[in-house]
Amino acid sequence: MKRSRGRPRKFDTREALGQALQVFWTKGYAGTSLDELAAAMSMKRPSIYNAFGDKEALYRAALNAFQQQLVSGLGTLDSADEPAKILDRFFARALDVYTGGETPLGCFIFCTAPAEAVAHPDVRADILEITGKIDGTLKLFFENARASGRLHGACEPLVAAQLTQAVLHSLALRSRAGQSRTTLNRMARGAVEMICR
Amino acid sequence: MKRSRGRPRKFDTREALGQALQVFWTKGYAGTSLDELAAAMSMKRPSIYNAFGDKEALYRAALNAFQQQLVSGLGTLDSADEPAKILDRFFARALDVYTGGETPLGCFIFCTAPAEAVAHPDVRADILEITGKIDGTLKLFFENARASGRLHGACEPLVAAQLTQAVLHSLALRSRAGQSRTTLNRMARGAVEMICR
DNA sequence: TAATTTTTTTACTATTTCGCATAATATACA
DNA sequence: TGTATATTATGCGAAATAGTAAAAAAATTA
Repeated sequence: MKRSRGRPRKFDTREALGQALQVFWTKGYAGTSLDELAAAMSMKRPSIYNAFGDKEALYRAALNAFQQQLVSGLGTLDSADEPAKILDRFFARALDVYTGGETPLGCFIFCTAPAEAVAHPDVRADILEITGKIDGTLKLFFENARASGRLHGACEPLVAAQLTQAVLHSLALRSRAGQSRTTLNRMARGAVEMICR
Repeated sequence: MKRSRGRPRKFDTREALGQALQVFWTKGYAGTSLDELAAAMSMKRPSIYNAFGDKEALYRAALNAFQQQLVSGLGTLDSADEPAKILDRFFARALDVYTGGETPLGCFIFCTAPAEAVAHPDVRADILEITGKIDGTLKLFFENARASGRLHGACEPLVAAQLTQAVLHSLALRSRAGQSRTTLNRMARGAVEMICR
């Protein structure tokens, strides 16, 4: 990649986006001002506009970054392991993200985006797309698990997928509400038990 | 109730609170200004401060009102019916609330409060208390169902309760994201099937 | 070196927002 | 009738906020 023509940027796009994400994650979209973002990103406001567009575009870019990072972080679902083991890992990794910081922030997407979904149709569409994608991925996982005989035939893949994501949603909210990691671990464990039983 | 001394209020407290709730429900806490609230409540801002306190107190009052209204609206869980039937009703009523308006708003609590939970510890505590109360109510329901032989013994009450609330959380988010009522109905149906099987 | 391009930086405008001070109004009570 | 009380209504001022215009800076290219 050749260096472009004009004055070079003094910020790294990915890093700046990550810093913006952190602020949005803590304070929500509407609760965050551009000045706070500028401070966290070490950028002046005009540079933010130039690089990312307006506040909503920046927020949606953060949503997208988080989703990608989460998808890759949740680990592969298509190993030959027991389904219950795979789901245990899945939830454990999610909880790592949700309760990782000094104060647990829950899920950036499911805890901050819904509040904006009505006022910002594009954000609503983003949520819809992400939940659809997760449903699809999980459904495929359950179909494969059933086809390979690791899961009994009565377990309807779509329902199991939706139920699994429901647990994810609940962990997202509960961790932000401050429930302890051990409580959440137990809940995840029990849910996997019920889904795969 | 004796009429108090000074100039009478020209607003009904419950009604005004309901109108504030509607705005918060649509735009979220941080996305709502006191001027918008004042317009919706047909009150001047000083009257709001006088009657409800500051913005956060008003929001928390709305949270409480919604929770009470929801609890009473979700219907009694202690009939002698089949557990599956009772849960079907439970989710159907929740979806009535979540998708009821002209545009589906999802759950006021679970879709707007989490975004504020970090910046406003009292709101976080409110969420924690509400989810705890719902867990407790549902756990009692499953214990009773099991004790009366309407549910098989392998169904752990606490896990079933948490899983049921997880479905509630998911319906809350999904309805606000715009998933169709029939999709949500099917999901609820499948979930009840899996929990009570 | 000069021209071009892109970004940074500074500064500005218009609007929104909050909180408060003050005046006006409507009731109960003595 | 007059006083006390609680609310409504008006308006001000300071701060925050979003977005933009214009100048300055740092690089490439001719």
